[in-house]
Amino acid sequence: MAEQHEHGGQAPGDRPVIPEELNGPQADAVEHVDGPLLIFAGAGSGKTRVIVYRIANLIATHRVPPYRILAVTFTNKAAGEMKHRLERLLGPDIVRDLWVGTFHSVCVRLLRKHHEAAGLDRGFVIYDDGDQRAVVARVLKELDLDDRRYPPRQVLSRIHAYKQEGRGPDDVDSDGYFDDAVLRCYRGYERHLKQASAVDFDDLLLAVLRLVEDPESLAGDDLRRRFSYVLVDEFQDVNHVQYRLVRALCKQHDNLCVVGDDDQSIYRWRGADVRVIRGFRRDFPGASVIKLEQNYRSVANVVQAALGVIRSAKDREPKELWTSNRSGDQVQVVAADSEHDEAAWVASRIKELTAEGVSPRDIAVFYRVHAQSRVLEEVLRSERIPYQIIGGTRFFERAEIKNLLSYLRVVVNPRTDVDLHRIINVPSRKIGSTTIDRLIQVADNLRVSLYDAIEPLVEGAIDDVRAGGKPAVTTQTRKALLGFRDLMEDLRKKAREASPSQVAEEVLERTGYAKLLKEEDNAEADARLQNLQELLQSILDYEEEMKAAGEPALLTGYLERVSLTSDADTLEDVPKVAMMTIHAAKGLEFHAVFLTGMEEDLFPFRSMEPSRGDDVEEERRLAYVAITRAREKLWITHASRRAIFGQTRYNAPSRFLKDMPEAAVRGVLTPATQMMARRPEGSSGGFGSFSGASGAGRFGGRGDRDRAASTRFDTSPRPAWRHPQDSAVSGMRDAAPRPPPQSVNPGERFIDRDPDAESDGESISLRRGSRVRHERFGLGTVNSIDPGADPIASVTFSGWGLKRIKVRFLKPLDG
DNA sequence: TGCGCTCTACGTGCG
DNA sequence: GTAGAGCGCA
Repeated sequence: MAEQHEHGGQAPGDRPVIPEELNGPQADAVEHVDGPLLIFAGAGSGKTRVIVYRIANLIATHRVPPYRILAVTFTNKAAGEMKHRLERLLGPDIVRDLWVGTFHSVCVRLLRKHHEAAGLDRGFVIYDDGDQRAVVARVLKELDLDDRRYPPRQVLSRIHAYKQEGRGPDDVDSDGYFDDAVLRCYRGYERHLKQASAVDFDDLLLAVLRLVEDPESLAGDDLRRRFSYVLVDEFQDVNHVQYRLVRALCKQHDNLCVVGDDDQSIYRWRGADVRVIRGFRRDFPGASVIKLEQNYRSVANVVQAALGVIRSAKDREPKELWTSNRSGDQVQVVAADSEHDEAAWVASRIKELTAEGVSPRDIAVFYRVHAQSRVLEEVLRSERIPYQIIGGTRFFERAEIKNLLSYLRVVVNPRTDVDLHRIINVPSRKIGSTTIDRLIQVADNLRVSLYDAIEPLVEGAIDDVRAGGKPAVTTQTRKALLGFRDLMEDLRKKAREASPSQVAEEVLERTGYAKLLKEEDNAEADARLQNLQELLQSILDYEEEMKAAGEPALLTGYLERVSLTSDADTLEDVPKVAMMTIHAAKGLEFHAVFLTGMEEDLFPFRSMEPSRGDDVEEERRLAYVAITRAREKLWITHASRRAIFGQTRYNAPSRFLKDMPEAAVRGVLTPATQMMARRPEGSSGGFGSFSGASGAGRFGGRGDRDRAASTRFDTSPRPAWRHPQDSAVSGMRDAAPRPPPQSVNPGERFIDRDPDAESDGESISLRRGSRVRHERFGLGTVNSIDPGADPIASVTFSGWGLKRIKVRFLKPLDG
């Protein structure tokens, strides 16, 4: 019972029974169906199971029509999982009528019904983060604001913050010059989106909220009556708009059930407000509260370690996670010497695990920031451990994919400026930045979209665009612009009668994009073509799916789906080790977990700007989330030095380690730190050289690369992370963070000339066209070589594209 | 106009 | 380490 939550509950016929193995509070949560209900569900307490049975119970026992039930989840994946489990209990016919989805997908679905009432075009597009930033950049330019003083990212996050409080540009009091500029940007941003017939993710919710809260609106009336039971999962992560939305949707009946855990609130930076769950009882004075505190997931040592971390958190809802599971292995806290050493350690433990018969799919590696993944990935790859990375650069963010999607979006909605801007000169049609700038000026002057500005620009009617009597554009440019417009008009015509996949193929053909890539005939272009093929396939899959559901396959529908799919949804159920940030790990569980980079400044993470003071609290909860993902085995690693973001840092082990109870934890040294611990003070040498003031040099760290195959060894019984400065373990000082001895003059760039490194001799034999192998990227072809003390080659790798790699990391291939 | 080089800044990321 | 922006040159 410890691991699998979903054994019981085979429903006899269409009538699911409440399975006996649900414990007291769980059964209460399932059976309590009238009035507001707040469920505090601790980590691993069988939450999903309770939600599923609760819904099944509503339908089977209380005969609630499925289409009257709304269940909101945090990710599509969670929604999918819930539907899947419900299908097993209730069958697909009933589940099809349920409303299960994320806030955004539910809102899009509702807006599709009521787009007119919401004042939206039928073909509205959804702008993602990149699109939004592009809009802000354009607005900054338009307002003649310096984008260094007003970084688009910051401006955008302010705009988001306003939106998540439900405030428009006119509801904000300006508080100083910066605010003033931000406000002007906000106005411009809203205007551009409206003009482009685009919405951002916040707008999806706000649009529905406005309808629901409008007592006059007929659409709002429909929405208010639509659902008789509303259930919200991960309630600790809702923001104010989401909360208002939920309250408005169930105002007429109060059958609102929310499930969450304030200890797992980790998205404050994104607008989530843990006070919402903490204040639920105040907002719903009649609410019942049920606490699920028994953890079924993890061995007791893991639960104890997690409790140690969360116990000292401030302002917690009082509750105590407990487990009757066996104590299991202790949590191992591993002191590594560097990030390479750490990665090697992780890889060798994974090898042991798989040798013991643990499936790679049941192993996960977590990190605080994506930047940590590179080294881990390199080692796993060289050790031939299969892995999948969740997040990072996603498929839909690759340039060629975005380009094709932008074409499709312009086909659906020519006013979407961000997309038009992206593709107007891809592939090159001699429409350069000068022309585009003019087009933007015309568009801004006339307050129309870029697409609608093409006509006036080529007509030269806009005299104030240019000085003097010269035509606004040359004949050539005029031809290019009109050619582009005609192309788009043809594609739009095609879209009226053809399927989405046919339109996509037509785009690739008519634009010459496919031909261009084929002619390039190198590995990079090849990879791009393959990606485009993959996108076409996903469109075909969509068409297939719609056909099966008996619905028309529309281009807008496909584009909408793409917009609403995210990283967290891409975890495949395949035998591969999963690598992800801790944020992406929320809601998941694994047999064995490696939590890496457990160092001060990295975890808890310290940002450049010394702004928000409460952040450590959220980091603490993040640590709690990470630890509670592990069922059986948990390794927590920290490195005494780490090269990240282009500099080397010396960080102390994380403060969170000290909060874990000693009995649940065991300190371990990697072979490298062990060696250093034995070495007498002063002769460590392993720290190599220091690059001085530039901080950009490499360390001699000769051992790092050779150490990849770290061997099994015995461990110190003493906790390696405790007070390293005065530890009784001899030589632990060396593992402690401190500046290394300097061996070159400050400011002088140190170049690693390790005699053992693959020799320069080979670089001479490399030339343009040489085939080479790289540990991480595999086979590639050399495009060019920059000579120098440490020559660098530009190499095209199949599937990875063009990379600049130091020649000594390349192995030449014969032939 | 477009390419290639240099400089910079770098969190986490639902949908 | 590296992607993306800015800038100078062909």
